[in-house]
Amino acid sequence: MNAPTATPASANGGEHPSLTTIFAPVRSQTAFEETLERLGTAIKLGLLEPGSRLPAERELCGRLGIARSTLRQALTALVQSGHLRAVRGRGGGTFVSESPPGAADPSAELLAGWREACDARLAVELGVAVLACERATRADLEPLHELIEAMDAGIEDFPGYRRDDVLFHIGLAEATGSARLVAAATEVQGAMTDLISYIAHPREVLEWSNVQHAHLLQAVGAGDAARAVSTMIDHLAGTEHVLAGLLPAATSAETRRHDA
Amino acid sequence: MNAPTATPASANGGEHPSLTTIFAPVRSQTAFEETLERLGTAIKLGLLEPGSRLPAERELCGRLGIARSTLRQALTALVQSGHLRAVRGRGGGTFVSESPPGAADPSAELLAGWREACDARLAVELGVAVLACERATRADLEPLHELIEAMDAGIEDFPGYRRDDVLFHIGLAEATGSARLVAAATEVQGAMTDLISYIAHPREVLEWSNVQHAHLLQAVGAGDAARAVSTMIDHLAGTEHVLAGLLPAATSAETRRHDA
DNA sequence: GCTAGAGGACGGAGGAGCAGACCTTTTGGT
DNA sequence: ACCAAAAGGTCTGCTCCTCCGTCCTCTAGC
Repeated sequence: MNAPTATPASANGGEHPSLTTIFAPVRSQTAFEETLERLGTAIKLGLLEPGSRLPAERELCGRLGIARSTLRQALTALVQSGHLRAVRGRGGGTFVSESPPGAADPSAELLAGWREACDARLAVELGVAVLACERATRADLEPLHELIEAMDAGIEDFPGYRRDDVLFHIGLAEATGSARLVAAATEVQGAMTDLISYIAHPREVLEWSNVQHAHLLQAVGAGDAARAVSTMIDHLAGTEHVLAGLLPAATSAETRRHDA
Repeated sequence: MNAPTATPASANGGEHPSLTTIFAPVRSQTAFEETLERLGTAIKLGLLEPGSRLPAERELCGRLGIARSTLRQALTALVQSGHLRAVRGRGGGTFVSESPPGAADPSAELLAGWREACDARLAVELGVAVLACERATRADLEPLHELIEAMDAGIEDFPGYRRDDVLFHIGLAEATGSARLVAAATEVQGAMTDLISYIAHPREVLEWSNVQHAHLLQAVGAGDAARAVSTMIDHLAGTEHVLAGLLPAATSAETRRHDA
């Protein structure tokens, strides 16, 4: 009574592409790994400013929804890698190191998947751009103007510029009111930052980049989604072209070209 | 020697918003949960056609990178819920049920977070639209034309229409060559499908929706990113407006309006 | 000096996941 | 008619992650 219409389909090799996605490896990070990455990224991005203090362990583990011992694994690792400093005693705490260890070399996986990382960034930032046009309030955008000025002023100091750049993009994401997009924007910036720190940033490039920030903000302020989108695309393409020139065209997919 | 510049900052309550993201709960799904969701979604979306056979357990667990016992937990759950049928003996296997159990009521979390789900969909689909414009080949787009025809023909059969709709959007994602976007598109469709199945779909709406599909495909074929984006925004707004009318405006964030 | 508030260190309990062997049911081939 | 192959179904023991609770140690402020 079974003998279903069954599936000869195509013998495994020529499977429909969507199935390769469905059956792709399921890799669930451990709580420790995710915590380490979250905190590490936040530090590297400058979201946690050097010298600032993290919440006490007993409070933080509650917020993160993990056991204190698990949190401590991550903290200990970050202390050993020099990103954090632990100070004992009353009034002590865990502090972000003021002399960050130089950015690690981009990991092999990241280099191999840099195009995917850029693609993901494009998607997130476009969503942010459009939604910010609909939802951002003046109050949301004001601090972003200040960031643009700060970037203009600190154009010689690349780490500082980059930090403000990250804050700008994440700030725009916050203006959408979507927690998920904020998280995605943060993650995406984290993925890019190791790559970005390894490419040249001539003054003119940074200046132009910041002009684009201003254009973007103007478009968002005016609620002009079309302009925000095209500006964002250009803005992101800058990084991408540089990377494309430097890095091996890793995957097989991008030799494809549109033939129309 | 410590006594860092420390962080009075703002007493916890008025914390910078980005920190709430960083310190948000870290909830890593178990391998079992993720597998269950992946397979369940694929079935509900029709990516695994009714009657089709899954790879043998011993092969599938290898592909998913999990132990067979873990895989079986998920399979057993799906058998019990009626999504799958298990057939023993040589030539047997695990088959997608031909009489799917009616779509479950949208879960409470989904209803609460429907706007976030729509936001995520917007981001993913915009990224897909833009990248497809750059990268899609004629061969990628051909099957999508067929899907549009199929939707036109089957406009009276909503489940069928919806299935082709999903395949269209995922197919477009595949045309970008970005595995990550394909996965994201699949996930996003899965999140929407429960919601969508609970709203009305008058014939005219579906027809117009499919006209938008055609416009979209035309724009992508011409490599016209701006038009692809604006078409996609309109296309997605359709669903969103209907949902906004039906569902309580859950979160606090969306009472915000742009005051410019 | 004492106490409060911080990091630091164990140790045991529970559960998820893994690995591998084995059983049972069918079917296709010889 | 048989047997071997291919599938799902079962069981057991191990490992590692995570949790919880407890206690220790340091330090600043009163």
